[in-house]
Amino acid sequence: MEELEPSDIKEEPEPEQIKEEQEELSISRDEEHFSDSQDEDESTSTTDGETDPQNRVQESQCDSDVGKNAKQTQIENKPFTCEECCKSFRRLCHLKTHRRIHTGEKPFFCKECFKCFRESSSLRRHMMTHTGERPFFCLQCHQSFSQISNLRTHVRTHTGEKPFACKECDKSFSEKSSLRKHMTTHTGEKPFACQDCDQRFSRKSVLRTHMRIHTGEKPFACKDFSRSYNLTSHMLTHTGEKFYACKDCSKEFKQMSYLKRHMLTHTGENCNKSN
DNA sequence: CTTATGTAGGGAAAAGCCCGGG
DNA sequence: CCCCGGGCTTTTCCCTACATAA
Ligand SMILES: [Zn+2]
Ligand SMILES: [Zn+2]
Ligand SMILES: [Zn+2]
Ligand SMILES: [Zn+2]
Ligand SMILES: [Zn+2]
Repeated sequence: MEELEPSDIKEEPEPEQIKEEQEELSISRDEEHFSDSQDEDESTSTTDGETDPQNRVQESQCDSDVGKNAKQTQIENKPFTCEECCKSFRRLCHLKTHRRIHTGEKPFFCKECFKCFRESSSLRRHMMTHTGERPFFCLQCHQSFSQISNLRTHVRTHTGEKPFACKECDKSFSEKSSLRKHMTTHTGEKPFACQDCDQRFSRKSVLRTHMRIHTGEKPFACKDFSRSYNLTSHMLTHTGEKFYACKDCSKEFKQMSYLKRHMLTHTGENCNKSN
């Protein structure tokens, strides 16, 4: 699991970390262009403000809210204040940990995959991805999770709870990130531009898929596709519809093109040298 | 009609960050 | 102090039903 992207691992040698993003930046198939300060996949181009990267300003003073923050500190009894961002903490050791955000320091690293973390507990939690430990279980569907908060989110898929409501329309969503994605349908923002044609997309992952058009990557170019599905028609009595069933997992699709796309999910080795 | 592709929601995995007990 | 675990938040990604253009 967890295939290495070409560009991960790299720890920013740059002093000026570009928003600390790595991830492949090379969506377009050649060149390097695309330094893309745009964020990841589905993104609200971020409220600027905090942790802002790159250029100038480097406001080390937290001007505006100094008074407010000081007051806050008073009230909450948080005597230790970060000089970079003016956040305050009750304990010095927490401030020390916090400061690593600004220094970029990540003292804990995984011996398995060499990823680095700012906190020891983050590393410990990360190790579960290697051990496969998933201690939390959904009572309704028995699915397991490595983090209890992910389980809690998952449970909403059973309860139907949708705490995140759009202000622009009457839709609601079970996850905040879903609402964020939805908002792009109102704003029309499409931060991800294809470098090889002039289309733009609202999500990075969609651009990635789109690039298959330019790279020519075909789901089944290397395989006898006809052997990878069953044509079933068990619904014939009602609708006359046919279904294309995946031979690997027996899911059914109304269109063969859906199945082709689906087959990408268990593609893998068998696309090697066989014809 | 079929197929390929864009759209958009559902949802999972993993990490970021903060906090308090010991 | 540190270590550690709990917990909320955020980021990133995958999957696929549906609409539509070719
Ligand atoms: Zn700070
Ligand atoms: Zn690792
Ligand atoms: Zn469940
Ligand atoms: Zn809306
Ligand atoms: Zn393109």
